[in-house]
Amino acid sequence: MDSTVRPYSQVYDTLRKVGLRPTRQRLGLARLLFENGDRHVTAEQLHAEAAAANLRVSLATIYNTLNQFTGVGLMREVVVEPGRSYFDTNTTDHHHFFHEDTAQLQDIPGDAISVGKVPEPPAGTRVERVDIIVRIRG
Amino acid sequence: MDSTVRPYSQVYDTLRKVGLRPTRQRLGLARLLFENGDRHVTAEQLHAEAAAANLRVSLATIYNTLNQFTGVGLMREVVVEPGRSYFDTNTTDHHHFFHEDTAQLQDIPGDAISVGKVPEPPAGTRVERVDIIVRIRG
DNA sequence: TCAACAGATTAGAATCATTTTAAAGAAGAA
DNA sequence: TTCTTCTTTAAAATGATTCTAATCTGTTGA
Repeated sequence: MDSTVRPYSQVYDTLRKVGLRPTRQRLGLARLLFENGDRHVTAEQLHAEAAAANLRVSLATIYNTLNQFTGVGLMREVVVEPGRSYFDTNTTDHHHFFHEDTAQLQDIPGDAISVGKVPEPPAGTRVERVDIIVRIRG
Repeated sequence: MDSTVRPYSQVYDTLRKVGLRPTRQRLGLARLLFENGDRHVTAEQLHAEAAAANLRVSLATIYNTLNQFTGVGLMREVVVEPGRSYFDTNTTDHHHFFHEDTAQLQDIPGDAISVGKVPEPPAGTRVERVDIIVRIRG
């Protein structure tokens, strides 16, 4: 459990658990994503960050990896802007502030906001998820 | 006030009011959008619809027009899917169901849903708007 | 240990929605 | 009518994302 001695063991186990081969790229990206608290990243941002961390990963792999992590439930996709996708490492039930000026996402703690009345979904449908975006400006 | 005699007068006045020249294209699109109840359209959809109605408009103009209408407050943009924008003719305070299967948007009447606790925005920011998307499946 | 296979990565091309460009066309004022 | 300004348009450009086909790497079983 000593991360200075076995720095990759946690993300390694995580990847095994979800059935993704722990490759160099996935391990590196997983560390960037999951060992720095809750994060909201775009593909481009993560790509730049990987480069800065000396991790050589193609943009295609960044996209593959973000989609795979999202597919297995390690991340969530948040849609707030046309033409750009954000990925969130916090998969617990929560909502978001979106800073319109800086295009930054920020978690709203799960209990700081709630839906008053949940409306009845149309006949024959079920609610999959409720997303609340509070758009703010500086 | 007789729309069979002066079919364009309403949208004509609307365009004048917001300071947009009532051109053939804008008049035609405004009629499609505002004379058929509350609507949610993508640029492509509106383009197809215009063609079906024998209104010759380029896709660039569709985009220009939707953005202008949104800019002057005649419509609202709704972001629910990465890579596609929806425009809503209903500008009153309300939220949306999004059918994940069919990619259709549907209004939730303003009083059928509400935010319980509105969270305090981060220091130095103000709330611009709150968007709730209830994602549903068939 | 290592061969062999399935799965992963990659550069580059392709795609899709949207915006820009620059040229030609139409609306409004005088 | 004429001039000016705003619009429209086809076509090119852009930007994010996905696909393709070739190469590479983990994993497994002998």
